[in-house]
Amino acid sequence: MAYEQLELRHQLCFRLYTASRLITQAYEPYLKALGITYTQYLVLLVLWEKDNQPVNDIGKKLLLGINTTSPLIKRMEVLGLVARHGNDADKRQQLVYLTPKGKQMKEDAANIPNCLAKQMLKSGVAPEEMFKMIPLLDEFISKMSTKEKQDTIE
Amino acid sequence: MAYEQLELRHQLCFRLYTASRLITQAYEPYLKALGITYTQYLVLLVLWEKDNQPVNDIGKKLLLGINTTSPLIKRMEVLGLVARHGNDADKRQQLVYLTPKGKQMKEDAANIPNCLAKQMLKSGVAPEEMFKMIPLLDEFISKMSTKEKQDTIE
DNA sequence: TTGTTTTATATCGTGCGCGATAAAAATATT
DNA sequence: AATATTTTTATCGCGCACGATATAAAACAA
Repeated sequence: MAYEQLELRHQLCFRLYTASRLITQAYEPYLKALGITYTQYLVLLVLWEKDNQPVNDIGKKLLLGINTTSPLIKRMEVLGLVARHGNDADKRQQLVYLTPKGKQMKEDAANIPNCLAKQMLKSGVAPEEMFKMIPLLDEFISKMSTKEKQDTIE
Repeated sequence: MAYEQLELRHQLCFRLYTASRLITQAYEPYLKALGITYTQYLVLLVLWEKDNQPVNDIGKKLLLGINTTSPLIKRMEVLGLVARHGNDADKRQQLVYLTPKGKQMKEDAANIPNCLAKQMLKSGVAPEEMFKMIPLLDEFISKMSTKEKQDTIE
């Protein structure tokens, strides 16, 4: 058969896409209990580490554009998890900070990583195999996330 | 610091999510030239391997639900890439098949995997490192994609 | 200072993913 | 045969991701 390179089983991209969706789905029940989505959970992770950040700083840490981050934060404002205020030092910026509800949720979320680990074990996933993926993914992400996009298609 | 498990740098999930988005973004310029999206490309990969399949068979191979697959195929019908017809043997099914345009696109797409490989090389990604990910991802996907979802949250 | 460029934010439109729901056809059960 | 269950498809609503576009503020240049 010709075009072997086009077979699904040869696609790294499809594997990453599928693995990403599967693990996000695994988080879903735990996040649903908190009333948040996976992406909102990521924003909370960032803010729990450092409160009061500009919208775009949060986006950059998640490798998301402002066009994703801005409406995302807005939905989280409606949920009462965060709020924002202007920055006098730079009037373009909106500083996002956690509300008491957003801070409280950290304690409710503290067990989620452990729950996920347990669930993966239960599904038969060996943790040491998953740990092997981490440096490979980090290498890939670091190399692929350089800002300059190719402008030539060869 | 408490809650160390909640730090972004400890999250496998975030890495998979980011890596998936980055590689999909890398495909984008090549797919844009063909006028299709990444998910539509996946459907074409499936149909190029085996034409004339029920909607859900395509979805199952991509681990996508019928609620994703059905409108996806519909958009591809509008683009003139596929068409569908009822199955007399099972009147519930809609068999999806490639139009001449959809078949032709296989030749146009044949070079995409090679382009991606080149681009990753150019970005400094070592292919042998990426190959190491494949069995790990396959193991993860196979274990995590069992249909029965947990109904208990511990 | 004035003009240009860059940066930070926001909005709009489109295409996913997926939970929820519905309807029709096939299959299994009684 | 009649009923119940499962399977296949479809639709709706919502929240992303992201390209394109717009605006205001800051930084830079002439």
